[in-house]
Amino acid sequence: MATELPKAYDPKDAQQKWLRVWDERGYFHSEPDANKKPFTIVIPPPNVTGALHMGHALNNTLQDVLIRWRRQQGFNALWMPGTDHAGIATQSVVERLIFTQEKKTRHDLGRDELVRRIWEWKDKYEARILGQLKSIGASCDWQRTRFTLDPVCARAVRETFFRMFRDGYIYRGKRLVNWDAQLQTSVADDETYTEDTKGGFWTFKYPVVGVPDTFIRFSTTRPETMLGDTALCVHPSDERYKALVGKKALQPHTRREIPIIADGILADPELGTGCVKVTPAHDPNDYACWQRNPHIGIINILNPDGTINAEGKEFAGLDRYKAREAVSKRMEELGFFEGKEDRVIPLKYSDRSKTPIEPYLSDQWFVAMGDRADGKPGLAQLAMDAVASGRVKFFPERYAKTYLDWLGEKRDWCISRQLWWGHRIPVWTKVFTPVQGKTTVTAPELPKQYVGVDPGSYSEMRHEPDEATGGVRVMACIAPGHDAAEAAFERAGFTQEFDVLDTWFSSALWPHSTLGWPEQTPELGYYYPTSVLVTSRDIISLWVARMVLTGVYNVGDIPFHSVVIHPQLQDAFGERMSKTTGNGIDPLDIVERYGADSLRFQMVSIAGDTQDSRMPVANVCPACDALVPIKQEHLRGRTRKLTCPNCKVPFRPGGPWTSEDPELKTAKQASERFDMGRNFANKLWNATRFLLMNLDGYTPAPLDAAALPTEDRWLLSRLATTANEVTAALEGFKFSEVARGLYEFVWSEFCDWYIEMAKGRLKDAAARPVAQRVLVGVLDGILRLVHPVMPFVAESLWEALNEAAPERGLTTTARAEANVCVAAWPNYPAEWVDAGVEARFARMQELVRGVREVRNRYQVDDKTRLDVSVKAAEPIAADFTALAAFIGPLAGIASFTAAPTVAKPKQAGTVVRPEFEAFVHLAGLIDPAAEAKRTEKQIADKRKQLDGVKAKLANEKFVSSAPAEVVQQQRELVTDLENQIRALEENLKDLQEG
RNA sequence: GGGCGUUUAGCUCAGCUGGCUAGAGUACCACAUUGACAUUGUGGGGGUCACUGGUUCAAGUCCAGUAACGCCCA
Repeated sequence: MATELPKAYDPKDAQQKWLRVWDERGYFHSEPDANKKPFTIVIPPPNVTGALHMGHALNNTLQDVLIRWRRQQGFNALWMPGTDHAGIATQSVVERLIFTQEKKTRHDLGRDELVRRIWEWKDKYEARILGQLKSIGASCDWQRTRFTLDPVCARAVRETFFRMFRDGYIYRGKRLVNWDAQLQTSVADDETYTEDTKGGFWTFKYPVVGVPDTFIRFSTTRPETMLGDTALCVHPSDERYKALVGKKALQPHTRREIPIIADGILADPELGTGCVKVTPAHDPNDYACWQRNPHIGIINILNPDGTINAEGKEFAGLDRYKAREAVSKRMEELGFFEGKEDRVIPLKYSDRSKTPIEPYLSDQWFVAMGDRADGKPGLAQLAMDAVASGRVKFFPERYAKTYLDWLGEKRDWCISRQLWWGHRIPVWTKVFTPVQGKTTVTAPELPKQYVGVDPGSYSEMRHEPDEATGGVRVMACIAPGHDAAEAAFERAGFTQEFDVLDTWFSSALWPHSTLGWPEQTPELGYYYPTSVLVTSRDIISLWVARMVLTGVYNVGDIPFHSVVIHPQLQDAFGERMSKTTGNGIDPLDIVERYGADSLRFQMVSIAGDTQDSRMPVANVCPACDALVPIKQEHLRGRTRKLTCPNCKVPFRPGGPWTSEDPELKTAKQASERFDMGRNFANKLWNATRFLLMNLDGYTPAPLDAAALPTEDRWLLSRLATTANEVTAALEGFKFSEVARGLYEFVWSEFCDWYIEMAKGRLKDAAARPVAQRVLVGVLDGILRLVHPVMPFVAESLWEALNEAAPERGLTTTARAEANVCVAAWPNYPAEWVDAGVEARFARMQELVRGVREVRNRYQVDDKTRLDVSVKAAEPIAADFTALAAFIGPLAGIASFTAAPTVAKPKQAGTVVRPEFEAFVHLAGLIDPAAEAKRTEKQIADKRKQLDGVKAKLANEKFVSSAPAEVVQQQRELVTDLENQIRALEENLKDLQEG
């Protein structure tokens, strides 16, 4: 006899054991193999800024479910893992840490030292992240782990940049960017947030030049930008200003004369004075206005650190906020100040430094996305075609629109970041200033002979006028692997760009860079295009679109066939989960408290096709382990102390704390939602435990499905249906249906009914062998089906089953695979699905439930056996009689009879159903008055329903237009209801007489 | 401002191409503890399917509008 399983499933042991075994046996490693079909997923590389949160747990669980399922189906499954360097996010985290610990800035440390420190950070968090992934069971091919800054990825980045530069897709230009004056870098739109902030709304006037005593009034929230005004703007149809358009106004601080222009897009005659100042270098709308009216000019007034530059004349050197006061004060002194009101203004902040963003004109590098005149394809169009043609499919489909809408704007992609952590832009530059006697430097003077290296190692040189010196800026991009060329250029006085590339530039290459591109590796040939990408909708434009674009551009093929967009996790208040809000849960806390299987089950259950999924979060009292629900006022560190309602001990709720509290323990976080998965794993565990305790004498033998008794055929029908449904759900990425289907079958059908029925058969020597074989064969199938979602518990039970019944099967038997992790995915015969058997079984369930209901209603002890007689038409009565051996124990029945001519006993609880009438003999137990009242209510309900159905059938239109089977169904319902009402009325009469 | 989505039991969600007497889990109530499982079993109560119109023999489901909420883009 097999060793008995412990009473409860212990996830910790299972997790430790199977992680080791899977690794030792190399199940997750994949090599190209022409004899097998590949199934490939590249992980959305988590960034090394911090540990993984629940959103990652969701994302990675879904990928693992797909990978494990396909691996079982016999695909050569590769899940490529790795992490992302996340330029600005990681650098700012490390910079902040260094500043708090050592009071040093990056400038104190220098570029090399800062980068070294960030690598240290990366090593630490990469290890932590990979550890987290492993602990939730992610079956990645760990030997292939990549990092977006490692040499393989770096090579791909350089190669891509080189090609795009060479082909003229990459250019350098001035743009208005979101400037973070604290970090002194531009930040992307998605790295900013907007917050309502107290500010002012000033009104000033400028004198109109050449028209005495005439002024033009305007308002602003940022008076300091007046220093950079290059125009005043009114609406062309605004009568008040018609006479002034074309004239000039005086900018008093700088004594510049600026034009008064008409622009219907910028100025709104209904708003304020109808006139606006135009500061193209410091406001996006004004910038757009300048592009429409380039003659007004553009003046930058800020230094990179947020102080006013020389354009601000006497205000130069002042911080922008000091300048705001000084500039306003001067206007007041000049008599040009008209008033100020306090106002709350939506202000853009940098997510990294939490300081206000300045729109700022600076030199940046761009990838051109638009269509081209030279016949080369526009990059945005390449990516749009891939989806529009259906080569790349989105699940759910609607997200294709998000993708296409965004790409359709074809906006150029700003790829430079003023950071030290990242891929440095591989462009070498030298500014040639005019030599004496000459005022310009021209292209032919660019000395290629300066650089005595292979001409193929660098791009054609570009030259652009250099504003600052009046000379020429010469630029060349050097291809990867040409250190000699780099050295030669540097000897010739060229320097490499200091900026680094946007992180998304390297993650855009992920599906092919991780496979070794630009080398034509066997991996690239075999695994590319990959099969599925699983991600969330917030990075469809930032990441998905760019992967498609670079994949088609670099490799000439799409990066993946399917894009699965899963929901985003929110807390109970509809807020997105995050560490900084304090409503995020650490997946490791869940693994520890509920087990990885539970975590995974819940993540799969949540993943339907809606956009968001709410998960109420609770604090775990550190003293008594009670769950204390999080309230909104606990978020964002607003509550420092909570008292546990259970044990009255105070604690600090989980949140974005940066250090320990000396007096209060900080709560971990959890959610009751995970109970379901934990209970489910335990249920499966105990079902197996029961089975193993009853396997004495088990002998494997093939079963003849058609010859099996009803209960077995019912189970096989349900098993085959479940397997079909689960497989179809996985194929369509309908994860929540996978979870529901498995749960329903295992718990409500296999455990609640089949195992209960098997208990009697296992005691009957004649019936025992077949019951054992069916139990073993079905459990085998269940474990295979459950494995992708709950691999640890499945593997543990598989091992136990292998020990007790190594050879097993349903229609054929064979020795089972060593691990369920590599066990074949089930595919049962279609003819097992048997609607007739399921209907008969459902009728029996109805009878059993009816008897139980009567028992409960009269609170008859479970141990008390009841006598039950059933009145039903012949075939049905015979069916019940055949199943009597099960009905008895299931419903706690002493004597059971079923026949068309059953007499109604006095004092019985009755169960009236369309196809039968059951009498539960309760002489002395029932309360006739109460039973009569209940029966009256039932009669009333049925009559009401009957009236409804009759009315429907009386409607000529219904009978003529509804499908025949619907009409027929309603007619049968009338008969059923009438029969039931008649039966109930007879019962009522008896009760009243009794 | 544009787009996408959500609104069904106290809570979290199913309900697919209209045919229900609207489901599950959880919470709640009652009963049950020596043979798989209290991480359990059995049964029960609980819903004007956000609102207003429309299409249809028939609307939770389709259409239009309104409201609230969430996300993305500007």
